[in-house]
Amino acid sequence: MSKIILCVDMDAFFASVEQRTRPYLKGKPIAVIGSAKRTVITTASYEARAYGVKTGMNIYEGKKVCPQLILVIGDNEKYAYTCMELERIYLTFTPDVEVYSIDEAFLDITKSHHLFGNPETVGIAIKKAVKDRFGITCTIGIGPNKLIAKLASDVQKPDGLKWIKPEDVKDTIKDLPVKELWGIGQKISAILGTMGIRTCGKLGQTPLSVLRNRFGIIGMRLKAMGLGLDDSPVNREEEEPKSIGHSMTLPRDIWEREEIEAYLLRLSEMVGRRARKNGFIGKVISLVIRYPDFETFSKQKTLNDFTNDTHVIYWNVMDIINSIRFRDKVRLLGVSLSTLTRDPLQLSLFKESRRRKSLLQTMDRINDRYGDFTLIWGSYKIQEVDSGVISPAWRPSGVRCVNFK
DNA sequence: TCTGGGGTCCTAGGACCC
DNA sequence: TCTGGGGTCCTAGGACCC
Repeated sequence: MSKIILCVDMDAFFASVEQRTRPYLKGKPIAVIGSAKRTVITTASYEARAYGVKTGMNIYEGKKVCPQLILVIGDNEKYAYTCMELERIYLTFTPDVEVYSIDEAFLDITKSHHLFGNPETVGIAIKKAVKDRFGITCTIGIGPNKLIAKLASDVQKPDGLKWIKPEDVKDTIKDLPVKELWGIGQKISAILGTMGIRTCGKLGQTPLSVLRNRFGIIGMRLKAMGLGLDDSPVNREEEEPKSIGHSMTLPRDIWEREEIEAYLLRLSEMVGRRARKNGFIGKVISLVIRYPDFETFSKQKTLNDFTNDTHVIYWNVMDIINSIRFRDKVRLLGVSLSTLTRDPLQLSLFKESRRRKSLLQTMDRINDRYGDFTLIWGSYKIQEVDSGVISPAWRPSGVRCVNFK
């Protein structure tokens, strides 16, 4: 029996929430941005999109295509709260809910839809519940798997509902450009183009051996996608994280060593604290650097022991940075911790280490209570505290919750 | 006064070991 | 006085996603 999967995708999520909670923005072209100096448009309202405002544009580009564009600094807590409440709505229809990102979820209603009627009535009911509760719209795609459900929601946006039944999959995707498929981006579609493969229909007909030769293991997945097949499950449980990282584009390009170090300490602290909060320790530490010309590179180091100690992270980042010869000023810095495992939470036998652990816990508690960076080390030199970043990839809770509150 | 930040997965070369 | 070969770990980078 074929599965029935729903993809619920909020329409211009951040912008819609802002328009709803600040009524004077309703019906206006707005763009949600971060609070940092060098920021980018995260979400544009549909009124703004009509002018050509797109995600990823900087403020000047946005204003250029739409001079009356209203810029709104995003509010993470509002979106995270809404996302959690949305999940509660979904859970009244099925226990099989995967919160894929802050504005997108997959629901497996194979076993539950008959309680409400057919899959379409479930979709209609969810749309109504979301609208009644938050006054925002979403688009729901229904299909036999996540790939097709996602596609259905993409083509029907905004405020849409589309059910692609198993028997209609082939015809629906036959003439669709491969780029429309979830997982085929700029590069792969360009390569496929040079091979004469432009539509999903053509992709599905292409012999597996041809795709395998060109794309390796991805080739198998491409072939399946061309046929509209996808066997990935709807994951109820959040998967164990593989890495925890933070990066920031600096307010201005810098080369001053002290400033760079101060930013790196702060990033190390953000990483360490998130790891501790969620009970993870990691073994690999990476540093990411971007130059003003956007050349970006990373350098990593594998430790002998697992850690989530801010200072251990920071010292190793210092080690890495000391091995680099800078060819220019620095635009972005990033720190991440990977090869994660659960912290066994056992107290170390070494006194020194135990003391340090309890010190870190105390500091974390104070910061949790009074806000970030209240308690800082003496060497902390960054004055302006700017954690006003917003990212659609966040989750409202768990490790991928980046809200430090 | 251009171009965010959070991730995952895959590749490919080299080190190292048996 | 002819360079086997498998496996794992480490590293850097790139494609893709929201």
